[in-house]
Amino acid sequence: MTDPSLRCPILHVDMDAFYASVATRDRPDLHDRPVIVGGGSRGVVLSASYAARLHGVRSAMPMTRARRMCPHAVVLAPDFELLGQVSAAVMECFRRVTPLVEALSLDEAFLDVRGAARRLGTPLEIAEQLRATIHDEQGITCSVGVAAVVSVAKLASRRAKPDGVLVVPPEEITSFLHPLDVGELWGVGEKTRAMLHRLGLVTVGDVAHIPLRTLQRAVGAGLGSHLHELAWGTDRRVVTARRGPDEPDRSMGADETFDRDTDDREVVLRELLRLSARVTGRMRVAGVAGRTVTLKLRFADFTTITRSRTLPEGTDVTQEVYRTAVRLYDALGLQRARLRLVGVRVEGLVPRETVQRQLVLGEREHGWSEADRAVDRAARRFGSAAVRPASLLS
DNA sequence: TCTGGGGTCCTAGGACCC
DNA sequence: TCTGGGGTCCTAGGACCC
Repeated sequence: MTDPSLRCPILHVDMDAFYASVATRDRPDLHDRPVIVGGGSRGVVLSASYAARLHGVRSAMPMTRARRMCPHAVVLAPDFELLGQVSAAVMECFRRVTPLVEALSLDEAFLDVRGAARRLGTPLEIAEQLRATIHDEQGITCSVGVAAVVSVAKLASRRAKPDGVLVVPPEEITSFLHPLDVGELWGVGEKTRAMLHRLGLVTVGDVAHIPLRTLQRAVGAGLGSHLHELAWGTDRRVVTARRGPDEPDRSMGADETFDRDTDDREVVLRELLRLSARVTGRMRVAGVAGRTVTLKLRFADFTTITRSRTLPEGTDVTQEVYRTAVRLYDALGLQRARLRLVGVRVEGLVPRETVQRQLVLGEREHGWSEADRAVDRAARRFGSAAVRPASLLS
């Protein structure tokens, strides 16, 4: 019998309930219990065990609602250090199969196994080997979608969950895709789904069969042709092992939701300083600088605005980012507006050594830059909690 | 006590330059 | 007196992903 995966070199591997599985893998007492991994009082569900999902708990649901739905659930905080370690080990396991590994997040990746056939077998056999290895080495399960097209493999892994494999051969792509709700497509979220439904386009098949021009008039040229390709499983996206040291992130940012909404300028500025320090600290570790500073504010009614300013030169200096954020904040002239969240992001990142500091700024900024490096050194020796700007000492 | 925190990409208008 | 286009940069917002 021929293996249906023979013309399906793309694997999408997705850990099952990753955060919850990692949190409970050394806790046999919790294995069949509803477990929710999530943040603090105003947080959302990051991951729910399958026992918790039986009660309707889902990722991204407010924690308050999740607790109401499942009062006896065990609630755990995420351990990002551990999650990062498990993720790195899993990705390493993928790279033993092929160098063409594209990590999408901590817990999922595309693999192009075209070159591994001679060594390891068919894509389906490789998928099963990977699942067994990850289970043995990491004590967690995963699901794998196998297809000839990236976007189809992605949907197939979801259908395979939990702890399964689904192969969608080329001749079965349309019969697999077309009955699905349009909201299942990768890139179609709540808003686009609602818009398509309003147009009478409910299933992927509906989107596939509407004339491209009509679709483009309704949703725009770019999204229209993209949706058409997704609906026919003809997108040409390839698996690229990327984001090496030579390709930095495009932006870095940090934001924080207050425990309670605030209209106190002092509280806001203190938070902006802490966020600026966090972001620029990460930038210095990564060796990047950026020119555009963006301030993000979310008000009590959840409306969100951004204000940005592009500097003449890239920077990784805490005080420079902080001062820019404060200027943007003050320029808004808010009068007792209650803020729920503030954020700071630096965009347009480039390797730091490509930045030419202007001489005119050199004198003043040099001092702050030196201060940052001293803080970084101290943080490495004593931990980041030991070193912080004086105004953050309470 | 509804709604986190980290990102990416796209669109659209205005400024500015040629 | 009447109004071209193309390209790039900047800003703001929004959709989406995990």
